[in-house]
Amino acid sequence: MAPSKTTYHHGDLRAALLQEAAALIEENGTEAVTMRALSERVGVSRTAAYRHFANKTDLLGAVAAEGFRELRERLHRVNTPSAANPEDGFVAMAQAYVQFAVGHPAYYRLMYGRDALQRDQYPDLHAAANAIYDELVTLIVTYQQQGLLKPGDAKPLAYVAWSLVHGLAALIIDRQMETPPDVDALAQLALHTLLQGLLR
Amino acid sequence: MAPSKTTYHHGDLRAALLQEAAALIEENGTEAVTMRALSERVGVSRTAAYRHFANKTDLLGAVAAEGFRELRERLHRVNTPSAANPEDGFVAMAQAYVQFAVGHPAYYRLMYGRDALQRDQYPDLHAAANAIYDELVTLIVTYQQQGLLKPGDAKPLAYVAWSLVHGLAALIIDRQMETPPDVDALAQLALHTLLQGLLR
DNA sequence: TGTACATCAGTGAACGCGCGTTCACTGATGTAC
DNA sequence: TGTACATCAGTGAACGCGCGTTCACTGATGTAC
Repeated sequence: MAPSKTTYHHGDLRAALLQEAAALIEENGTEAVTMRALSERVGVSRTAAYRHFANKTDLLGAVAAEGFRELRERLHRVNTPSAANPEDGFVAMAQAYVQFAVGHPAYYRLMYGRDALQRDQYPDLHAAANAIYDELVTLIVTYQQQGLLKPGDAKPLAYVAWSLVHGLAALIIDRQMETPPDVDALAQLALHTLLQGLLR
Repeated sequence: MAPSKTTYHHGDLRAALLQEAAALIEENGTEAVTMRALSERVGVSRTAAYRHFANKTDLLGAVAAEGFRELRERLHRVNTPSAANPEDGFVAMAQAYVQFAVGHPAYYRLMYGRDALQRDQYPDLHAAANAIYDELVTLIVTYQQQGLLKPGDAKPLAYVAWSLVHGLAALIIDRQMETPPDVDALAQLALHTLLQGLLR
């Protein structure tokens, strides 16, 4: 049981704020997150959040970092290089990636919406975002070591792969594509096409 | 000479608003566009803009549409399929695309930042965005007809290619990539890799 | 075990600001005769 | 060519709202003795 409701001290207000902010974002978009709406939702005074975050920007930065960690976890879970068919490994990652974005569009937009200067001021956010990239590099390097992928610098290739899945996710989310596509099939086609150039 | 300064009627206030809004976006980002700042910049009263746009959302929608038209024009200019080396055609398009985004990051973000429901209410914006996609389809179909590209449905392939360049542009703009990359080289690598799967 | 007290997490009233938009208006323009 | 008038593109004052954030405060908690 949460001891919170009756007690004066919340217990873990910080975590509650992050969680409800994420919920608010998914329900009504990031612009629906106001300190007032958020605190009301958590059941706390307007100013309580300032005990845990210097300001709203910091709070949203923490939410975004949380999102990157969640996404990375999902990628990591399917990051099981299969010697039998290397394409499967990439496709699984791509599908997990795009599914996350499609499942949490506003959240995904928030994660990628903060720009450079801000990011530099938030090392935690920066690290969380970078972990996504690392996950891709790892996959590529593994396949290269197994001789299933052309040798060479994995980093630029990881950027290319990342660009492809991010672009796919972004276009789908923002409905730039005419017909609601079969997300998994499109991810598979994209990776299949790309991998023709990567396979040994 | 512009007869504007001295006359009461502006001449072409609508065009001036769009132009200055774009300038404001590029200088300070979209959130710097307020009806007040914009009208002051154009040298007109706060409310004059409402003669030409129902509200701020409409105005920004028109700016975004203008951006898509400009981007499409640039793509069209380099859309000259070369039978000698089909890869060149794709690379040229990709580079033009990414250069536009890198050259006008805030503007590019605005163009892709509006989401679905809004887009449905703005057929002009929708059409302008779709023209980008059409440009890609055209290139693919041309190469297919020349027998330089595998035959097949060009539409999904166009989505894949679009995803790749859009993802590349977005990651670069939002500085998700560690080192400021050589944009043209990265675009070339990306397309080269992708095309291994597309070439006959 | 009981008390004193420093620390910490919350409260709630209020401030000031910038914004989009409205309203009744007025000056300029173009057209009909 | 000259005048009357409808129409259109601007003005400027004002409204109301929601927001992030501040401030002085108070209640709860944990620790030292």
